[in-house]
Order: sequence, then structure tokens, then C-alpha cells
Amino acid sequence: MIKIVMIEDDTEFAEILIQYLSKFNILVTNFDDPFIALSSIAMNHYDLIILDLTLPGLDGLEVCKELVEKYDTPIIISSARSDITDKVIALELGADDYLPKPYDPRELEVRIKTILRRFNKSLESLDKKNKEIFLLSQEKKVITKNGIAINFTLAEYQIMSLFCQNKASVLSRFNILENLDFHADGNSGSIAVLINRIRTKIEEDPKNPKYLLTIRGMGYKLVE
Amino acid sequence: MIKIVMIEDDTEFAEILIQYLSKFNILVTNFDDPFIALSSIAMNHYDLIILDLTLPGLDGLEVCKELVEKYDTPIIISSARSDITDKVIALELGADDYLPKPYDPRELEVRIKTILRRFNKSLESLDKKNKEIFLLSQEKKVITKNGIAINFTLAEYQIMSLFCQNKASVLSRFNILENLDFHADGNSGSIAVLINRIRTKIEEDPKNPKYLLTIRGMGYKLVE
DNA sequence: CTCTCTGTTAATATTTCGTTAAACTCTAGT
DNA sequence: ACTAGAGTTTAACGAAATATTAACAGAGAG
Repeated sequence: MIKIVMIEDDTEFAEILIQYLSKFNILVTNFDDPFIALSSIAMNHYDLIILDLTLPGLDGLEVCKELVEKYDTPIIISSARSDITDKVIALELGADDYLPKPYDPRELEVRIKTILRRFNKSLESLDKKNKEIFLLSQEKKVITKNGIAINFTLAEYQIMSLFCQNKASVLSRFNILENLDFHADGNSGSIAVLINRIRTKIEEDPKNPKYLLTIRGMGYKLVE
Repeated sequence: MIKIVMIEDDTEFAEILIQYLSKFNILVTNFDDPFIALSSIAMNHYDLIILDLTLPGLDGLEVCKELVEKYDTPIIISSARSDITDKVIALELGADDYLPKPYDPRELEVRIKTILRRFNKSLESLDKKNKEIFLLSQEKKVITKNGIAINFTLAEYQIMSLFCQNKASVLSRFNILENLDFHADGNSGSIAVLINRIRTKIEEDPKNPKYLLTIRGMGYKLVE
């Protein structure tokens, strides 16, 4: 069930949309008074806001701005004005779409779904990213810690890549050696040294590692 | 720098958009052949795709469907048909917006930004524009550092363009060589020399580069 | 023709990586 | 607890790999 709040003073038009959208399991609550709408938005959770710009005694763009600042809820502007500058202003303010009236309810329906599809995806990737401290960008050939690129040397980079691709698994020194392209000659002692050098770069307190842990007798593992 | 790929067979129209968007630090690469476009998308990273539905000898909706399945890149449909069913189909397929031609380039610009704003909420990419030190103006064929144009020679310009388009990515010498139009004969040693020459122009202290960093064993990267 | 640009070379400078060895830590057996 | 012994960390060093840069010469534009 998708819950939407609509701010639209043309209650007849609103009723048509409410009726239509209800067929798609979309529950729309309309307020013809923007102030009551705002207080309802403050108290309830809505998945999306549909805002009519031509409000009685109030600048719709101001309302839009306020909504963007206070909430992260997607906003669709519905406006009698199809002026390009209005569109530009509204979208730049932070609205997610702009539909000039009159529009086909079907268009509103798919646009709601389109925006929510993208919105939910971005939420997903957002908390995924928040959880991952170390990120390997294969494309950029860069490893970041909390979004900040760390300058690794080639050997360090290769080892860290390996750990980033195998987070939380224990890799033996031998295991690591196998996966380095170039210095196949090194012995496991040199891995220890490399690990140490990596720690100075990624750990806040290299003496007491938080991320790159030693598993005595087995190897190392990267945890977050 | 926002990187966009456009699939549009009306090259004249495409050129207008490319010109216009380049003013906003948006780099658009157009392909009039959808097959070449698809292979470029497979190989390069783009922030967004602009797809014309009326392609020669190919169903634009099919292309759209394929893109949605393969990639997570946002898609804006640009179409000569403003038919409501076309809109519905395209958006339901997974496109993020639908602009009926003809449209104002300004609208395209804000819609691009609107979608990307939502798409990478976590990334600080859009407003960072003002903070970017090195800016490539495709239109003027000029690269500026803090707003001041730097006089590059042709080879230097091409290399810097590449770095501006791939900030914070490590590019190998070979990688750079590939992307230079003319001296395909040069070996990687000459890249080192070119890099050195660029540094004398962009670095305050060329001996200790701040911007164009060496990643020993891997290549170079431009950071800001 | 002159002047600038580009690529080559080679000498110089720098960084990296593996090795070593000493210090340190953990564990198990007494 | 104590201690021996194995495993791990870390600083220092030097050889090898890699990068910088000056100087030169050829190509090409004006």
C-alpha cells in the first residue's frame, strides 16, 4: 500500500485522482488547506507528496522548499502553469517531477511508481554504502575508507583488493601470496610486513587493529 | 563532471544539447548508432543515459528494456511521440523520465540534475561543481584551474581532458596512450614526459605534485 | 625559414618491497 | 604462575624497480 498526501484545492479534480489511484493500491489523502496538510505531513509518514502550486493565499514554491528542507519525501508538482521557468524553479528547488495540468491520471500513476522505484533503490544503496567502510572501485582502481581515497602502493592495493572482495574471511599469508601478480618470489614473512604497512594507513591505532585483524596461526581478515 | 551518453540519430539536435549541457559541466557523448552506443555503455561508466525512442531500424523500447536489465544507470527517454501510452510503457519498463520532443534544453538540464540528485543522494556530486578546481569546457576546448585558463599544447590538453573526465581514477600510461587521437606511435615513456610537462603548468610545486599524483606501478590520477 | 611541439634517450632521483633481526605477544605445558 | 617456544610485529636497510627530468632532434605549422 502506497500512501500519498495531496495538496490540491480543486477538490473535484482531487477526487478523480483519488478514485483512479485507489485502483492501483495507492491511498491518497487530499488536503485543500495547505496548513492542515503540512501538519499532517509532520505527524504521519507518507511515501510521496503531490503538491499543487497554485494554492489559495500561499506560494506553492515556498511550501515545496519547506518540504524539501524538512523531509526526504519525494514531491511531484502538479500545476496549472506549464511555463518553463516554473518547471525549472520547482525542480531546482528539489521537486522530483512536474506535471502541467491537465494530465492523464495514468501518467500520474506511472510517474508515482517511477519515482518510488528509484527512491527505494537509492535508499537501499544508501544504507548499503553506510555500512561498508572500505570500498573497492575496480573501475577507478581506488580503495576508499568512508569515502576518502587511501594512497596504497601497488602491493598494498592488491592485498587490500583481495580483502575487500573477501570481507570477513580469513586469508592465509600463502593465500595472499598466490593472489599477487608480481612478486611471486616473496615469502610469507613479507606479507606480514605488507599487512603492517597497510595497517598504518587504514587503522586509527595500528597497534590495536580494528579492521585488519590477525588470526593467529591462520592469517588475517578484514572486518568492518 | 557529469558523464552522459545519448542515443540520438538526429545529430544536429544532439549537437545543440551537447553544446548547451557542456555549459553546466555535463559531458555528453552522442551515438547515432544504437549498437555502438550499447558497446560503449558496456565498456564505460556513464552517470545517465538519454535515449531517443525513434531509432533507425530498432525498437527504442527494446533498447530501453535491455538497458534497465543490464545496468542501474538512470534513463531519460526523449521521444518525438507524446502519446500517453508510449509514456506509460517507457516508464513502466524502467525509464526514469520521458520528455516529448521538442523540449527546452533547460528542462532537460534540470531533469538530469533532479534524477541524479535522487540517484546519488549520498554522493556529493552535484553541488560540488563549484568546488571543482579543474574544469573542462568541451565547448570552448579549454581547461581552467580555479577559473583561469591554462595554456596546454594539444597533447597536454588531451591528456588533461581525460583526467578531468575521470577524476580520482587511476589511469595507466597505456590507458592514456589509447585515448590520444594522434600519436598512437608513442611509447609509455613519452606519457611520462607529457605528465611532467603538464605538472609544470598546473602544480604550484611540480616536484611535489598535489593534483596529478603518481601511483607507482599503476599510473597517475587527478585529485582535487 | 623559424618556432613550437612532441617523442626519444639517458642520466638522475625516488619509491617500493623483500629481507633480516630484534622486540613483542600469545599459548600450552609444567 | 612461569617459562619455553612458536607466531607476529615492526624498524631499518639496500637492491631493484620505477619515475623524473634535462637535453636533443625531427616533424609540422605558420
